[in-house]
Amino acid sequence: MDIQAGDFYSALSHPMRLRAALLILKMDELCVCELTHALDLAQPVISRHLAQLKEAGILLARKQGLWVYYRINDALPNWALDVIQTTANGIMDSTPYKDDTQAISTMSDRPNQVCC
Amino acid sequence: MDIQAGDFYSALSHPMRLRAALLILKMDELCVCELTHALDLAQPVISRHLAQLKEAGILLARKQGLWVYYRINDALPNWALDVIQTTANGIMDSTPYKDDTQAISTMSDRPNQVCC
DNA sequence: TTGATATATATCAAAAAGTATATGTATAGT
DNA sequence: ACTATACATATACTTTTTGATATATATCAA
Repeated sequence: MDIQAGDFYSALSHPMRLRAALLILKMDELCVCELTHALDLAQPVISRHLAQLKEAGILLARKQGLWVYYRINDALPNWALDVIQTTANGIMDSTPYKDDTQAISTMSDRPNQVCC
Repeated sequence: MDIQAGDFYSALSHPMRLRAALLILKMDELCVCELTHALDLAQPVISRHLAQLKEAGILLARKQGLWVYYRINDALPNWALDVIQTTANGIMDSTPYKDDTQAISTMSDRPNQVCC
């Protein structure tokens, strides 16, 4: 996997993209509607941010039925995976990141269960 | 030290700011004219980038005579220091970062020796 | 105090990134 | 085939960031 460090940092430089990436790392895999719910963003907005993270090589998308699931691209170079994991370890217990996790956990009708 | 993760990533999201930060990490301390030389940027441009890194809490400045020396702020939270160090370990051997180091090493008249 | 050097800041135009909104596409159920 | 849902993309508009340039400040030496 060849990613430019500049692109990597640019992709994570938007607060919502950072939150999305860290939340996806923590939950392993999330679909667009779950992220829309957790981050309280309009669907086209989150879609575009996810597209940017995917274009930077940070996320992979998997389509399943109506849903598209995003996850961290584990083919990223180790330094990049380390950076994301280290950031998560450092800040996931603080606001707003911990609330995002909470929002996912308490989301009433997640797909694979019912839908969104 | 309280830094917002978003500000941290934003500060490093510009290619020149990332190069400057990694170069400063490697060389411990560099003045503006050394960075201007190594990164081949106009002085006001590098000054502004350095000001942004300082404002984000990533760099500290120390004035000595005519020169201002910048260094990594070691009061950053550990996750942030780890992230920078991990990135450096991962990419400093590749272009353009290795060339920046080379440019500093071969710079003919660095201050503390003669001046710039 | 004059001049030279190093750095910072201000201003403005250009470029990039962001948001909101509308629309398009794909899938699944009826 | 029709409808609803999930997601992506295009468009127009606004805001932010960046780069060039000019100018200001600070330090030191003559």
